[in-house]
This record gives sequence, C-alpha cells and structure tokens, in this order.
Amino acid sequence: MTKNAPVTIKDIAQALNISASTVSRALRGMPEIHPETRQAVLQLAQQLDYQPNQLAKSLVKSRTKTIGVILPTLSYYFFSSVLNSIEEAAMQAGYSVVVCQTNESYLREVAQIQNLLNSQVEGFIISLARDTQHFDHINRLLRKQIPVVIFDRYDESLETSKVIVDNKLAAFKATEHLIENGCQRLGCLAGPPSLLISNQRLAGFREALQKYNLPYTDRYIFHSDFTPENTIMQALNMMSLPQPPDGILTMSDRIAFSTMYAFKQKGIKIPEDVAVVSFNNEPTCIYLSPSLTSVNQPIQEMGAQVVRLLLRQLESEHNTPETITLSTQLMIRESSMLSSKKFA
Amino acid sequence: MTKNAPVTIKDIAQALNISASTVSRALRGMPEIHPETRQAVLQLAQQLDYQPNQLAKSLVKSRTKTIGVILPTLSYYFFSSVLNSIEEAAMQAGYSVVVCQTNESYLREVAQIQNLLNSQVEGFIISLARDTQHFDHINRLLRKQIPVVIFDRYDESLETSKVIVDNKLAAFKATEHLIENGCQRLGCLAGPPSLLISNQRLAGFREALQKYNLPYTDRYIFHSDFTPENTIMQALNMMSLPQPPDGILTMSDRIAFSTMYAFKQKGIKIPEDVAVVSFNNEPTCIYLSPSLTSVNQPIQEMGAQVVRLLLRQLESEHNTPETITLSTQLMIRESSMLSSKKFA
DNA sequence: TAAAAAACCGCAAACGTTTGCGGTTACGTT
DNA sequence: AACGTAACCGCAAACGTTTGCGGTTTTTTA
Repeated sequence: MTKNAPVTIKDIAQALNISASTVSRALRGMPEIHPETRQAVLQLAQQLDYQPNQLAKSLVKSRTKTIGVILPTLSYYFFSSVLNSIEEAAMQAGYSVVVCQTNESYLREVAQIQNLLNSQVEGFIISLARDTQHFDHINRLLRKQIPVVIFDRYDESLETSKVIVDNKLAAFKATEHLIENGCQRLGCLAGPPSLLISNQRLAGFREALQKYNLPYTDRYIFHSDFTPENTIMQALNMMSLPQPPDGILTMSDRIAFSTMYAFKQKGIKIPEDVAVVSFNNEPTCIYLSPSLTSVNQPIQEMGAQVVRLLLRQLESEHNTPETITLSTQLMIRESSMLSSKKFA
Repeated sequence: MTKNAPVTIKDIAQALNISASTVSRALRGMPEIHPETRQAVLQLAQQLDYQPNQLAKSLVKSRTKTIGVILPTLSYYFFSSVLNSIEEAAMQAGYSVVVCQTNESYLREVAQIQNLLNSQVEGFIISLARDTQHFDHINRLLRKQIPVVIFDRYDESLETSKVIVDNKLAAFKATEHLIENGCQRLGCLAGPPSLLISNQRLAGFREALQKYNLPYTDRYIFHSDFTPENTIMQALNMMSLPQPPDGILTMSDRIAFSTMYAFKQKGIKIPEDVAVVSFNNEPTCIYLSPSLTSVNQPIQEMGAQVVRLLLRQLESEHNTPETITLSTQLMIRESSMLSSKKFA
C-alpha cells in the first residue's frame, strides 16, 4: 500500500487537489482555512500517518528549539540526575535537549560541541571534561553569540553564565567536621590537578587545617584520575605513609567508594582507623557499611537554574553572564562518626 | 565584524565571486575543482568559521545518519552503560545517536518515539518502559519499515530484532545457587507484573523450586515497582511472613540495594538470616557489605550486537528479524555464601 | 445594489545544502 | 590547423516546510 518514501505535505495536497500551503496551514490549525477542507486534510493526514519533517521545519524557521548538553559521563549519578532535571525544565519551556558524553576526554568534548553546532542547537549546557585544559572551543561559541551555561565543572577564565557551588566552603566545612570529630592527621584524596573544582576543594581543606592549627603538608595530598584502579592505588599509598591519616576528605563519592573498598580489603576500619567524608551524596552512600558522609549538591535546583539562565539568554538578546552559587549540605553518616558505635 | 546570522556557503561564494556549488564541492574536496580556488574557499571558510548546516544537508540527502535510542532511564548503571557501548559502535559506523528517557512511562515512550520520528532518525534502539503494555507505537514503526532493535526489556509479540538474555535460565541458576548453599524457604522480589523479563525470571525461579522439590506458593512472591519506598515495603512484608524466607531472589540490583538497606535497619542479617542474589551486577555490588551476588549481563557485547543488528537492517533493505540471546554469569559474592564468614 | 469587508486559498520565494548536466576554457595530439 | 579531451566551473532543480502577498469568491454593510 504505502510506498517506502514517507508521506509529505505535497502528497496530501496532490491527493486533495489543493495547494501545499493550504495543507500546511490546515495542519497547524490556522484560522484562514475552511473547516471542511481542514477536516479533509486532517483526516487524510491521519489516514496516511503523516509525520511532519522536523528538519525542513527547522530549516525554514531557522530555529530548532533544541539545546545541547555536554557532560563528562552519564554513568555518574550526579550527571545523569541533573540531566533529568534539565530535561524536565527544558521540556516545560518547549525545548528539547540532546545529550553528549565526553568520557572525560578533551578531544571528544570539542568534537561533540562541533557536532551539536552543526546540528544547529540554539544553546549549550556544559560541564567540562576532566582533561579539558584550554577553552578555545568554548570561547568560539561565545564569539558566535551562542548562549552557553556551564555548571559544576567550570573554569574561571570562561565568561559564561555558570551555576556552581562554593566548593571551597563546602570542603572547609567537611574538613572541619572531621576535625571536630577528633581527627588529628588529615589527608585529602583529590581529583586530577587540572580540575578547578578539585583545587578549590583542596583550598578549603587547607584552610580548615590552618584554622585549627593542624600541620599541612603536600605529602598528605593524593590525586586520583577517577578510575577505580588509580584511586585504589592512591588511597593505599596514603595509608602506607609513615604516619597514616586518621581522616580523609575525598573529592567525589566514586573516589570514596573505591577507597572504602580498598580499605575493607586491607582490614583498615572506617571510621575507627580512618574517617572518610566525600562529595556528591549519591544514593549509594546510604547503602554502604559504614554509610558514607558526603556533601550534598542540590541537583534538582542546579538543573532548573541552568536552564533558567540559558533560556534568559535565548529569549532576550545579549545578556551579561551571571553566576549562581547554590548551597551545599553535609550529610553526616557513619563513616565520619568516630564516637558512634558501628551498626548502631 | 561578523553579523549575527551564521555564515553560509552562499556567503563564501559571494565573497569569492564563484558559485555556491563550487564552494560546496571545494569544501568536500571533490576532484573537479582547481586547487587554487579550493584553497581560497578553505581559507575563507576557516577565517569566517563556517559551520555546515546539518539540517540542510540531511534534508537534501534524505539521510540523517542518526539512530534514536529510547531507554527507561539513564540513572541505572545498566542502561547508561550499554548506551556507552551503543554510542561507541554507532560512531564507528559513522552514525550518531540521540537518546531519550521514558522515565518508565508509557506516555513518554510514545511521545519520545514520535519526536525522534519527526527528527528523521533512521532507526530505533529501544528498551521498553515499565508501564508499556501495548505496542501500537512500535508496530507503527515496523509498518513504516523503520528498522527497530529491542534489547533487555522486550515483548514477545513484537516482531523486531532483539538482543536479550535467557532470563529464565539465569534466574534458574541463581535460585539453584541459593538452594545449593542451604536455603530452604525461598522468596522472590520481582518487578512489576507487567514486565515480561520479570515474569521470565519468575518462571526460572519456580522451575528451580520444582526441580529441588521445594514448595512453591505465591505468598512468597512480591512485586516491586522499582522505587525504593515501595521496594522496602515489599521486602519487609516478605520478612514478616509467618515463616520468612531464608533466601531471596531479587529482579534487579536496585531492588536488592533497597532491600539490603531495609534489612540492615531492621537488624536482619545477610546472609545469616537470609541470603540474597540479584540481577545486573552493578559496580556498587562489590562496594556493599556484604557484597552482593548478582547475575552479570554482558553489557559491552549487548550494545555491540544491538547496533550490529540495526546496521544490518539499515544498510540492506528488508531484513527478517533476528533474536540474539547472550549468556549471563552469576557473580557469587558474600550475600549468598551462607557458609562463609563475613568480612573474610 | 454597489461597495466594502471577510473568508478562503494559491503562488512563489525562502531556508542551506547537494548534484546532474551542460558550458567554457585550455591543453595536447595528430 | 583542427579536433578531441581534460580540467574546471555555473545553472537550476531538489529536499519538505513556512509565509507574505495577492487573488477569488462570498458575505456583510450602507
């Protein structure tokens, strides 16, 4: 019956002996066409299972109503979760989103942005890849006046709108919590030295040590590249220091998970031997034994604010960049409660 | 300098006093144009930061080289992970993918498919939503001769290519493992009754009981809708049976995580009081205490096979549907080792 | 009853590409 | 000197829509 080629507006027009423009208007319910012919068009369209070609539509209107989202990975709960809230907010505003993963690779990041650019997305939401060190690809977007909002993994040199958290303060408070719970020798399992937010957290860590007059030395700072293997190695290296720490701040739950796993293997007890606090507050935190103390970031609101900022730029021309700083919350659990009985 | 409107092929043509077709050919490195003019075109294109409009290109070629992927959610490690391998394989074949989440909702599933259809994706990779009960939206794709491959969450009535695992067998072996480890009263924490694969696993569970002459009764079957709250309720209901089970098969790690959490709260010991085995083998399994015995599905290969089947349909017309069944592997860990000492 | 307004519809251009076909040049070959 | 043949490039149509403008026909108004 139906041939292989999809049915177009012209097909309908021809079958009904009317013009394509009339069909177009009828399908969109414009007022200037007769109810009878509209009815006929609608019916035939339905019968032929007509699908409007989004490409053609976007081409003539020069609008895709699409925003591109660039994320390091979707396998992290944090990112897939804020993606959810981004999609929700975007949909509400009549935009659809297309997602790309960089897998933490700089090359992939520029390639993906290039792709989305060619696909005529109207704006970008980006969280930088681990390996991204220079930002020409982002600045190119800005030069083209394409709206960009960056969240979480950002860089200070970028003059875009951002929604972030006060990483330094959050780390300070997390470290303070460790100290208040009796930790004396603190170590830090940081992310790659290239990551700004990791360094900010490191700064907060250091500041807490200073405030409480604890000695600070680089020998208690280890950098993980986020892979389990590397993380485990770094964690065990730290614990084989002549004077191993009795409290550790890790930069993400993923790092903490691997660390706790390694410690379990080696018989190192948490929190008795060493307390642990972390970042991101993934749901898995509460499933672990001991449950993991972690800094919560307001995922829902982060997504909402990100698209709010982007929409502002999309709807009104030439907006000056704005930075929104959301507040964090330390979720205190067993892994940092030195005074608590385990499995209470 | 540069105006707001993006630079097109015509702009370049005009600036160089040549025709648009020449520019087009030059940009694509076709042989019939003079090296000098090609050079000029390339240079100007670079200088103006020309971006080819993918929409226009796709429109004239009637090809988007894009495949649509419909997933229940990206927050499950299983799905986001096979998405990764799908993207990898698709990219290798020169296709790009666009992902949509259904959030387990039937309505969203049909809406998302509709969207992708309008966006002219050339084929679909689908894993069904929890709430999907009828399949007109899928069959419509088939009628349109649009290639579709379904994986994991499928339905038997669908005459598409599929890549799946032998859920019944996997569940049988998992249950057998529980029995061989000394469990006498077995319970099953299944997924929604609407999910075929959950029912298949249930069948495998039942078959194992029969083989070992253990009593089977529906009172030991509970259905979770995958949410933590509901799962916890179902799990606790099961354990407050007059004769609670000493071994439980759960249909997914997510269900198992919530279950283990609930048991920990209630002081129910795993595996001493009740052993647990599960499905999906998420990385979190090894982080838990006790670590979680779980059925592994070959994620990498699943993604690879899925796009292989889809590509076959895309490149050669009219292919008969094919079903690929991959093999699973039970990863035995502490949660099911009744004889093992905890924290060995 | 004539003019004005309303209702309905078609023409053609446009969006940014690709591509078949034809048309100039310029060169090498007899 | 004439001709065949490369080499190089432009015209115009096409992809499937939308939309400004203009044209009929019908209805309303005075």
